[in-house]
Amino acid sequence: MKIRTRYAPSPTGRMHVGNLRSALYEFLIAKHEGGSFMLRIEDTDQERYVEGATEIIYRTLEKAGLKHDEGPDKDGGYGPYVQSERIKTGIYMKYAKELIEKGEAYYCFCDKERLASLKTEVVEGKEITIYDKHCLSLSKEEVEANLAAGRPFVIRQNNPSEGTTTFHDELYGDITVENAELDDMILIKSDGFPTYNFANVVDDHTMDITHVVRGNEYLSSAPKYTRLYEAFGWEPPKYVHLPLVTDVNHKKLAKRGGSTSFEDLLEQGFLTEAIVNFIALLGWSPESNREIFTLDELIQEFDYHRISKSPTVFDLVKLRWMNSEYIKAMDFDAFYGMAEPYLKKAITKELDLKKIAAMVKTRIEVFPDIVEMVDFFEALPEYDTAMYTHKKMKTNSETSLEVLREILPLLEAQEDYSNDALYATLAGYVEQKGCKNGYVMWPIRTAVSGKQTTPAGATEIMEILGKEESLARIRRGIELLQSA
RNA sequence: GGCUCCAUGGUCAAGCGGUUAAGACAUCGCCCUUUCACGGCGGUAACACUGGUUCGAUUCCCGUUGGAGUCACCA
Repeated sequence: MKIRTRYAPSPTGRMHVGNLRSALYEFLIAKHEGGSFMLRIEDTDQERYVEGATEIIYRTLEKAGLKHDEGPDKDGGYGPYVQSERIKTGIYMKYAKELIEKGEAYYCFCDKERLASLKTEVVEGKEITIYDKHCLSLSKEEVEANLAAGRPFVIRQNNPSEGTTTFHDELYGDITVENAELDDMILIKSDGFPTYNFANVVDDHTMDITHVVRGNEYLSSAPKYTRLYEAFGWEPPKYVHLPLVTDVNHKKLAKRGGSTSFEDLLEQGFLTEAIVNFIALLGWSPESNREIFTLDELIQEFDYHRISKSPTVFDLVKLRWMNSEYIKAMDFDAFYGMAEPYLKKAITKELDLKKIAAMVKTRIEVFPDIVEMVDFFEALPEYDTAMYTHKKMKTNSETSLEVLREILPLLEAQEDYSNDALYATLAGYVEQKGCKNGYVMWPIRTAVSGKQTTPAGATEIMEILGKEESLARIRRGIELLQSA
């Protein structure tokens, strides 16, 4: 049978990398086998709905290259694909009533106060409630009367209090729990909407989803879903619970706080290809040692049996490295297109930005790095003369002053300020002086940049700066060294 | 706290009874070099702890410890 997977987000904001990874794995599992990948919007919680969040989902999936075969915008015969629209078809209520008929569910009229009285206070301020099946004992007549009186109700799953329930996960194997541990969770809320727990099962089944792929925070509720499948007499799908993605403190990535949504990363200057590549490796590894993959290559390679079980720390440092790899591999024009805004942010003077871009291309990890790297072209920063001292170059304030003084007339006389010509001049000086290259290059580069590190050598910098500015900066260097 | 899951270097992670326990990021050192960077080379660094099973456990089983998740009319 053809594999069908689905990504079923709720429109509550930006997609963090954990969600995106779920979507990616769902996509890859389907595509690896030539199956289809579906998008379903889970908006049964009207209170949490965030305006524009659905658009973010579309935009993110599209940017990441995760094209869905079916979805709200692409009917594949299993629609509607938005739960709030599915509600209108009456499907959830119909199935809930079927369960009531079977004795697998029941009406519950308990109000908030009674529920609150069931709460048991436990550590960390967490309140735990186990419903006591109070309304299960209501007679058919009592239920009818309550319904007729218009009393608000919910529909609850009726779980057995004895025995065990076992389900199979493709990665975690068989997991068994005591039925007594299973709370009678709410299937239909008092507003008539289904809960996620119920809608999910009904939708996955009626939409012929073959592989339910989701984060393992759902592992503990999976037995209840299994009970639902059993109650309906439906064949459960294959489950693939994904290891958790955590922050550096090993805590589950929060939707709020932290800046690990896909869009945040984009804003921080990461490339979509690098992000996708990186999150593919968050909990999965290929057979080979390769790490750089295009999406198509991932489809080829992705075997979900190689997904690991232990949680994964989202390591921004390694993402930065991977991003730098992608930047280095970028076509120059494409790179320039993305780099230009940052170059212009740092430089307003008429300088050769393309040349500067080329310098910076192999040295940045994310685009915003550019600003700090090239701002010295715009204006010579304040700097400490201590920078002229470098033990490996065998330079210090005195030697630098001497070199700059001696080199100044040569540069003043020089007409050709191309990198090669400048280098030839300096090399000639070095030879005549009988010293190491760095002995003269270090002070010049320092004088001309005022920086400890630069994206290029002294002569390249002078070529871009031009004669006038280069000389001014060297004179300034001499001035500083003299007064020091 | 109950339940569930997880456990190889700082991080990701290979390994699926016998290995000098890969590789990547980070870190450190060296080389190269028109500084730094890039690049090249190399180093430091791990099987959480007990018992078992076995001729032999990182690998299988039990327990301990540690970590995480979950316990809503949220998804």
